[in-house]
Amino acid sequence: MSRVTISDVATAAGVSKTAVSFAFNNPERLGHATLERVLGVAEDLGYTPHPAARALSMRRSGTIGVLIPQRLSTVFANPFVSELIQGLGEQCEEHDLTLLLVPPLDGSLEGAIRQASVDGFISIGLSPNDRALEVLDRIGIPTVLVDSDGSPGHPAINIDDEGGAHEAARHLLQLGHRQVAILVLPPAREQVNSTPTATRRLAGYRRALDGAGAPEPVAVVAGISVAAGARAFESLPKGKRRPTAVLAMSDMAAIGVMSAAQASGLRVPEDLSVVGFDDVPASAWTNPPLTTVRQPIVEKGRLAARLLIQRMKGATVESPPPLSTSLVVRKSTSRLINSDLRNKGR
Amino acid sequence: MSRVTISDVATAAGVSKTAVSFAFNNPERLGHATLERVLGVAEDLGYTPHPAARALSMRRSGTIGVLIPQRLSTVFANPFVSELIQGLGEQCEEHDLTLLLVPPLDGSLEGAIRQASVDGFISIGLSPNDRALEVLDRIGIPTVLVDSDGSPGHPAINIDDEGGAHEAARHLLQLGHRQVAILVLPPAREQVNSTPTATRRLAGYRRALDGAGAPEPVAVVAGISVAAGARAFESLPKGKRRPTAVLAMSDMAAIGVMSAAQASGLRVPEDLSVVGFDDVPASAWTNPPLTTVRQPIVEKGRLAARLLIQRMKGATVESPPPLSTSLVVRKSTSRLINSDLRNKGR
DNA sequence: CCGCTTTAGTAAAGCGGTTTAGGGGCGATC
DNA sequence: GATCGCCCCTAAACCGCTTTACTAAAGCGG
Repeated sequence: MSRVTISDVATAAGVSKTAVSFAFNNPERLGHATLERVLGVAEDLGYTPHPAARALSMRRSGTIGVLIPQRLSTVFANPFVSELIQGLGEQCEEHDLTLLLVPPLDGSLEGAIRQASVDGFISIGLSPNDRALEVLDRIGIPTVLVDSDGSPGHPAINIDDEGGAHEAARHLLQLGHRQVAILVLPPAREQVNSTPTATRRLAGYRRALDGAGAPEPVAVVAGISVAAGARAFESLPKGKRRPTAVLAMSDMAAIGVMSAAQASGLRVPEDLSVVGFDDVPASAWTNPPLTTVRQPIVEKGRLAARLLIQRMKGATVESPPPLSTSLVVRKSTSRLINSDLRNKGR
Repeated sequence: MSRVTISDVATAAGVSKTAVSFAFNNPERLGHATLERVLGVAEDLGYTPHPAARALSMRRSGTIGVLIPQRLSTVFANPFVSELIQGLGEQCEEHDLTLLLVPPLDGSLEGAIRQASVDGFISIGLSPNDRALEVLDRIGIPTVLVDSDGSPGHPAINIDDEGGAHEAARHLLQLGHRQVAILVLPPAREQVNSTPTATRRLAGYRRALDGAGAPEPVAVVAGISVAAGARAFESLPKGKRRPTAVLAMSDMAAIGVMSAAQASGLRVPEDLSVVGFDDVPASAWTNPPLTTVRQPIVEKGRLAARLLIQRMKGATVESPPPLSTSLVVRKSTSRLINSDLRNKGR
């Protein structure tokens, strides 16, 4: 009762394996009568070509891999990936491709890469000196990087992280904030120090804050989860050096900060302004709705997939210019109410 | 400059292909000296076994497929899947498996199933008479159903939809609501009328509402997206028959209803109570925080994967009892303030 | 009726691995 | 000194499909 193979169909229909193969992949090479017969027999027997055999023979598997830098449970806690997959998926469906999620197996992303039977890879947030990249071009699978630094061999899709971050920080400055805390993105993988994305955003924040009469901002590393954001809030300085605003690099972390702040009795934005990064859909429904830097995530996925598919067809493609970001001002930021001044006024 | 194959390594190391294969899969069958040498040469040449060839030969691909009933862009708009994947992923990583997302290709889920080189399938929300199921057991790939009706051949993971729904409806009744609208889940796939899940939840709502002195509830089909929820709100009866509460079958739809209601000047929960279903993380941060029926989504994924892996090992497994749900009362529901009574009081 | 092009179908060689059955060498056993 | 067993290693079959020749028959103009 094992699987029906092409030979079974061939003998049942009284033709060669070749004929059966042609019936499916090259129907015009068969006479009308035999074509019908073969297809009929195949249907009756419930024949389905074995995907692995097909992939081996055709040198193409019809799937593209998504390199997930961390455990699925941590990465999928951030709606960012969901959005990205929506973009990737749209293109995949259009080109009859399926999507393979490739997280580190047994702690090793390299190992997982080798195992994966794919025609191309999309990597998320890989740092440019990650060893996984070596493996990738050693086995010569076309790859498109998302949120990394591009290299000659690998086109990269990026957004204007620096600009977006700069705009966010300036927004806070304009509202009068000077005591600002930065929630830094954690490294995508254990080995590296920090993602290119985090580096660029930090640079953007700094460029705005430096020389704006603001004291050196406190920087706290926070994961991209709500819980991590909440923990980060707890570790913020209290008392005199308490920040009046926080820049979060991820909406999830920002939401965590808001929750924790509110739980501790602070009001957002009156006592603490919070700005996120990404503009995931949930940011619009939070309480208060989150001020954040919008990036076109779905579009990013779409673009990445499109480029990868081109590469898979043999084209050489360049990294496109960074996608632009925009500040979405909602209700989680407000003008600083200087409590010191108010106190003096009494 | 094509790929390095096992033969390349074999000749370079002066051994047979078998020896190279053993070096990787059966190292104890080789002498220490040759083992080292082969491994060394392989490393130098950058050899990586071809996954498809391996899969063909070993009859196992090391990946499990997730059958997505609709386009990725619509399915991944609901955090439910993200949560589910977290659960699936945890088990996959533990067993060195990768996860293949299989949406309908060219409109056909059956076709996509055939293409997929996987060792097992997890299906989401398939109705028991879906043609995809036939294909599945014709090619004899072990499958575990999530949110479907189980059948002898296919174990199914479910929650107590009926009970959860009943509890939600009773909650509204206890708060005094009688004019209740139900947002019905749309069918998972075009062909079928409605998912088993939707049917069971509806039954739960009905059992509570029937004979509770409530008029026949209005039922509106709403997608699982926020936008669909908003649209559903618009199509609710106005005026005298305006519902004072809505039961949503999905948190996303519930959030859509809240937004739309608030946008139209209604207050939640004072003017309209809303209850969701699922308790996705975002429900806790909405404004107001959403009252909803909690189901253990991550656990569901974990369990499904665990069962599937057992099946893949040859064990026959039964459908486990439905996972239990619980009502999480937050701030989107409140006691009915009967405006008619209030008017009379004047 | 003959040579030439199409047409319809096939045999066999891959694709790149794994695995079974077995062979050569060599020290230990009797 | 023949025999046995053990340790290493290999030849060859196989996994299930695609594809490149190639052949036999049919069609066709002259």
